[in-house]
Parts: sequence; C-alpha cells; structure tokens
Amino acid sequence: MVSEQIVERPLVSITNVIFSFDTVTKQLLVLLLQRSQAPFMGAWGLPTTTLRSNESADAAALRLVKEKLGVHLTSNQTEQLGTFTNVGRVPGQRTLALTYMVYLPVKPALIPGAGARAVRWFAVTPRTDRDDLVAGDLSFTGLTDDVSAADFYQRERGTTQLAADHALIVKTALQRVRNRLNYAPTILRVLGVSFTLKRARELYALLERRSVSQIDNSNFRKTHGHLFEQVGFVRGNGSGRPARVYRLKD
Amino acid sequence: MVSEQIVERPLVSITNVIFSFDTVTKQLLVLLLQRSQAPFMGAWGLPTTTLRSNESADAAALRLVKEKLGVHLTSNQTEQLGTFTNVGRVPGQRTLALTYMVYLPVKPALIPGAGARAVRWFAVTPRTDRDDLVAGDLSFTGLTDDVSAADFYQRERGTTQLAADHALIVKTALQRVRNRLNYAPTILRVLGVSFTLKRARELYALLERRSVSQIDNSNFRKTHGHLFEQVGFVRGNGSGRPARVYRLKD
DNA sequence: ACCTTAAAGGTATAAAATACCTAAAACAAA
DNA sequence: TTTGTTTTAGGTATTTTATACCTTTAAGGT
Repeated sequence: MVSEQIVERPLVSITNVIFSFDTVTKQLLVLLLQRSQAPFMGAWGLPTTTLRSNESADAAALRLVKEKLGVHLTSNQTEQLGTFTNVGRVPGQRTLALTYMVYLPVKPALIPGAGARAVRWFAVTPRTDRDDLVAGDLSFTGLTDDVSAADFYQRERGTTQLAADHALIVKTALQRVRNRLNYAPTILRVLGVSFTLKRARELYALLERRSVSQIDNSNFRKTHGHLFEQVGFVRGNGSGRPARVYRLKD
Repeated sequence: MVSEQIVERPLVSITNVIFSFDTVTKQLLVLLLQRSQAPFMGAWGLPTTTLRSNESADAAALRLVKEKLGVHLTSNQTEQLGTFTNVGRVPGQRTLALTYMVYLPVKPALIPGAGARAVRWFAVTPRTDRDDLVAGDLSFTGLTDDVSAADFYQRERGTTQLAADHALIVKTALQRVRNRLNYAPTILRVLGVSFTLKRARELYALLERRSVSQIDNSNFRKTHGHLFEQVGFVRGNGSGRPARVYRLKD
C-alpha cells in the first residue's frame, strides 16, 4: 500500500462532465468554461479543481459543482467516469484527472468564477459519426467515434480544440451514458428527480441518434418500464391529458 | 487544471486485481500477497505499487505485474477498474488507489518478493449470495453482493479480512467482469490468446453460478459466436476430436 | 473397428422486441 | 356542453432472439 520509496507526487485534480437539460430547446447540455490562466489560457475546458487532503474524490466532485454553480448535490447525482493519467496530458506539473459525471436536475444561471473568463452550456449535438458540442457560434468536435484513447494522445491538437484531453473525457462520458441507457439510465436525472415518459423518450431519441417519433410510446413502456416507478400526476402543462410523473427505480 | 493553492498531495498507488486460470482444477484465480510491512502487516491484500512521475497508470499496472510475476504484458491485457479515494482507506498517509484488472494468459510460478511474506493464487469461489476467495485453508469472503460501496467504509473490519478496501475492489472487479460477459468478455484472456469454446463455457458457467452442462454448446455458439474468431486447430489433447481454437474479436 | 469428444447443423418452443392500432382519461378552449 | 388535444393503457401481429433438445459428421485416440 505504502511503498516508502521517494517519488515526486503528482497533482491530483478532479474534472467534471456536468450534464444538464434545456426543457425548451430539448437539448442535452455540458458545462464548459474558458480558462483565464495557464496552462491552456483562453481554451475551453471542463470544470476542474484540486483534491484536498480531507475529502474523497466524490466529495470533491460535489464541491466543484457547488463552487461553479452554487448547487448543492448529493452523491447519487455523480458517478466516477475514469482516471486519466497520461504523462503529457497537461504541460508543466504532472497532473492526474479523476473524472466524474454529474447530472444536474436544474439549469442554474451561470456566473464566471475565479480562473474562468467565461462559462457556458454547450449542447450535445449528435452527428452520424461523432458528437459535437455547440453553443451559438462556438463548436467543438467531441471526438470522432472511432478514435481510440491510445491514439488520442498521439495526435496534434490545434488551438480550436478543448483544453488538454477534455475532448477524450467528454467522448468517454457520452459512451458510458449510451451504454447505460438500457439498464441504468442515470442520465435521466438531468430531467429532475421526476419526469414524464415523454421527456425520457426525447432524451433517448437524442442519444440514440433517432427522432422521437421512432421511439414508440407503448413499446418504450414495455421495454424500459421496469426502470421507472410512478410518483403522481403533473399539473396541466398545456392542452391534453397531463402526463404521469415517474422517477428512476433503485 | 492546475489550481495553485497549496494542498498536501496524496500518495498515488496502483493496485491490481490479477486474474489467472488453473486449467487442471478449472478455477478462476486471483493473486493475493501477505504483507510483511505496515500498514496491514500480516494481512493478505492485492499487489500494489506507487505511481512514478514518468509513467502513466496503465504503464505502472504493467510494471507491477512484471515486478511481482516476471511476466511482460501489453496494455490490452489490462483495464482500468476504478479509483478508490476514501480518506480513511489506509491508516497513515493519505493514499489513493488507482485500480486495474489484469488478465494473465499464463499461470506463472510464484516467488514472494520485497514487501511480501507470502504470495498465493486464490480461487474465486462463487456462492449463492457472494464470492469467496479460497486457497487451501485460507478463505476470504470477497463481499456480500448487496453491500454498497458507501456502506463498506462504515463497517467494522476484523483481522481475518483483506487489507484496506481490497475486498471492495475485488467485489467491484467481479461485478465488472460479469457485466461484460455478454458484450466484451475480456476475462477470457486468462485462457491465453486463444482458447477452445469448451474452456470459454467453463468460465462462463463459473461466473454465472451454473454448471457447465447448463450452457448448451450449440446455443452458446449462436449467442456468443460473434464475439470470437477462429484461429486453427489444437493438437490432440486426449481422446476425441480436437477442439477448434478461437480468440476474442476486436 | 470402436470409443470418445467436439463440430456443425437442425427443429420446436419460449421469450423479447418492434410495428401498429384502439379506446379511454384528463385536461384546455370554444 | 362540446370539441380538440395529448397522454395513458391496453390490445394484436410480426419479427427477432434465446433456449431446449436432437442428429450427424469430423477427427482424433486405443
């Protein structure tokens, strides 16, 4: 456990892929901020902090959300994604990234804090062969689907790309989210603690790169119904019968 | 990325769950060693080393295998499992564990190295509600299936248990291995670069807690055949038609 | 020649997923 | 009260996939 040989200890950072949902435009969002410090000054990247001696990585991920967005979350709204340790991933000090996925049940107002020139929600925009992150005039190609992690670090990366290996981290996150859709769709937490099946189908459609109409209401209940449980009714949200409200089981 | 605030940096360790297979007894094995140093002196635990400044965590996991077993592996025989960061997981210095799963295609002879009083292969022994690790007179209860990670650190742990949170790590590894059986059964690498479908079914039976006869040969080909590709024939290994040899696709 | 074991194919049934449909419920607005 | 809208909640028919079970052949051993 504790090998007493002297090694220079790396800096341990926590990096979050924070997901939210825009109920108006029906877009899945990821939070990026524009760095105002070296390294990667001016570049857009994922929110990051440094692990403190008295907190677990999970706690640090929650603290990071609190600091950047003022939102207090509990641990079932985060999931460990992976640890990125490539030696050259950040210039200067050796830095490890312990990464987490965070599902925000609200879409809070954004105020650039310390270390950030700007902060924005980027819409996850699935293309046929990749995902893009789009916010108005700004756009990042998450990563082409078929590029392996090993290849990623070999590539030249331009100034119009995300800081460090954050494109790889986002790609990994989306992969994980898609894998889980059929047995543990925790991404649905971005819809709030409870949600209608309509909304759930919209999110599935987006991530599975198909249109909402391609996901049959009746069949969706049959195949995914066991993942949800009912909590009550919604207030009439317009015309038509109000949709029933569900939450994730377990 | 680099927050310049002064924090005490944790020790970053690499911990491996090394799997192998005994072709005679048809047992899935995990390597444990008995520690000869504090902390947890005398306790059995997973092989661990400290991350060096000039290597990635993946490289360190491979180095650890080389140091403990003298076997040189390449990166497609390891997979990141997760990072364990609970503040109290190790007494003394704050220590993070970056954990990997390693699939050994051979079962090398064991020599206790530095820091170890003994080293042994433990058979993964599935029970109805848990898995045990068994080596002759020694036995450890991996962990009861229904104990969550959060609960794990709350519990009192006796001296007859694995060091630190290694029981939790092993449990997590077995969970992962089982999840992947139907789409990416990398655990089959313990059978070597190539293997017969008979052997594959034996390993599936073990992990799915059923008998080999319950897994129909013909059906197994139909449902899992797409995961394998043929490489040739084996030499006659006894009586009967020699089994064809396959390897994992992709 | 005979035994053994895996390969390689088959069929019949069961279970799951999908396409498509109907009727009722619950509201808003005319 | 009637009409329109949208979801609920159920249905059936078809297709696909998984499972149980069986037969024949291949390729070795003795």
